[in-house]
Amino acid sequence: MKTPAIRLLLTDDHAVMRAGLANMLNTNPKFQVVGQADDCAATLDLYRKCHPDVLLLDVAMPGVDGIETLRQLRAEHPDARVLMLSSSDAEEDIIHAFHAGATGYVSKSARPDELYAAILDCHAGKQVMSPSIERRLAEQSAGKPLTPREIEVLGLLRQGMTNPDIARLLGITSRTAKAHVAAILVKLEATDRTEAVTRGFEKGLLKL
Amino acid sequence: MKTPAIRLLLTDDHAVMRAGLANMLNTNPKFQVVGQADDCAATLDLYRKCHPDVLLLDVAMPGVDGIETLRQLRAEHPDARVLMLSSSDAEEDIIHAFHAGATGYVSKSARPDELYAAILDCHAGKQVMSPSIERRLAEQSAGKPLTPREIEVLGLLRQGMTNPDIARLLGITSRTAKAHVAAILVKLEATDRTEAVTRGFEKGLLKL
DNA sequence: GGATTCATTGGCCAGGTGGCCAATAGCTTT
DNA sequence: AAAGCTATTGGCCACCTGGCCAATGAATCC
Repeated sequence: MKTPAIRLLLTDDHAVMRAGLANMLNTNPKFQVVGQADDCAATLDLYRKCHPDVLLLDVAMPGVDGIETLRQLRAEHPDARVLMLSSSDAEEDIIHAFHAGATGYVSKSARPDELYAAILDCHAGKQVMSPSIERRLAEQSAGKPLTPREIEVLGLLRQGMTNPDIARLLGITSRTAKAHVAAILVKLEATDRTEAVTRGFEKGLLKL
Repeated sequence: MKTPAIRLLLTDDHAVMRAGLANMLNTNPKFQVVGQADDCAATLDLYRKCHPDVLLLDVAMPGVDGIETLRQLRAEHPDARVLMLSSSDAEEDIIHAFHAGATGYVSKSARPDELYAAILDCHAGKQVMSPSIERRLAEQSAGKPLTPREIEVLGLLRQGMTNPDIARLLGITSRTAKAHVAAILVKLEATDRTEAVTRGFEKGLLKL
């Protein structure tokens, strides 16, 4: 071939997925997997050693997740090409990924040829999304985003805290806690705090 | 080799995972992938046509999930060998899987050789779990299980319903609804309905 | 047939909840 | 400097919540 293979680094906490991906990509002469990592530290480490053309990075990982890994990598290598791989397709993850500097975002439900195309586009520096992702983003986008404080409060709601509890923990009045909760309810279109937590999980604002 | 390859059917809604797995398994002479499916219907259909030795079945799928697929398959083929593949590792899924007749359960975080071993054991009819799964089950088992009615109520709590709402919907008194909620709180060790929903998500009782 | 579990219902009460009103101070963007 | 957003706080009120008490019929298990 005239062009050398695109050198890839894979990061995914699922060994089966990693091995499968590596096998699949290596059988395609356009690609060459030069490294595999299963967490943030290993990714940064291998990236320095291998200098891959493109990093395939899983969004969901225990410990330091893919988004944060991306952020750290980008601080070190501002022009790295990073294609995010996701199984969840939660809109929040997608938005955060691009915010953190992702070059592309592909769902694991994508067909292999969609993945190949995405890698090529990503290598060329194009912002790419798999069609399935684009659809999902279009059909029901974010609504109003929560402020950092509200996300913090949502995390406390999740733990079953009452307004007075939250107030104590944040060093504010229960009135204020109430105001935050009220804002959350409006933005997530929930009727009460319990539904708000549900929507939080559904939208990817809350994890696990 | 003296023994013929074990014939495998793969079911996973993630095309990337399917293709990767197929590639990986086919390079091992012990295995031969004879079919791939991405949902329940395709699985049942292909199973009838291929009669694989072992079915590798993903737990989490949109629409009809892996557990239900397993249930339906088992009704038709009581002696099928089915190895469940999971990314979530939620204890509920594991319990339900074995209840529905799974032969084995392996995490996608397992190393490829663990997967190979699991397939072999599964083919031999042994109940197998990947070590990582066993650990997870041991360290923090189910607590008290919810009754069907309680699970139903939990699903309504998730939608932000009040006790009177639930009562109306189920045709019971709000006193009774309250009693169910109280039982849920005790069993999930939650202080209120909001935390109960969180625990529901964490334990795999609630999906999405 | 007796034990167990499940689903059901009742009363009482202190405390938390969410809706509605309006206001101020700090920060960033323009 | 004006506009806009964020975080903060206040009062009032009908309603919902969870804890504690106890009881009954039905189905299932041993």
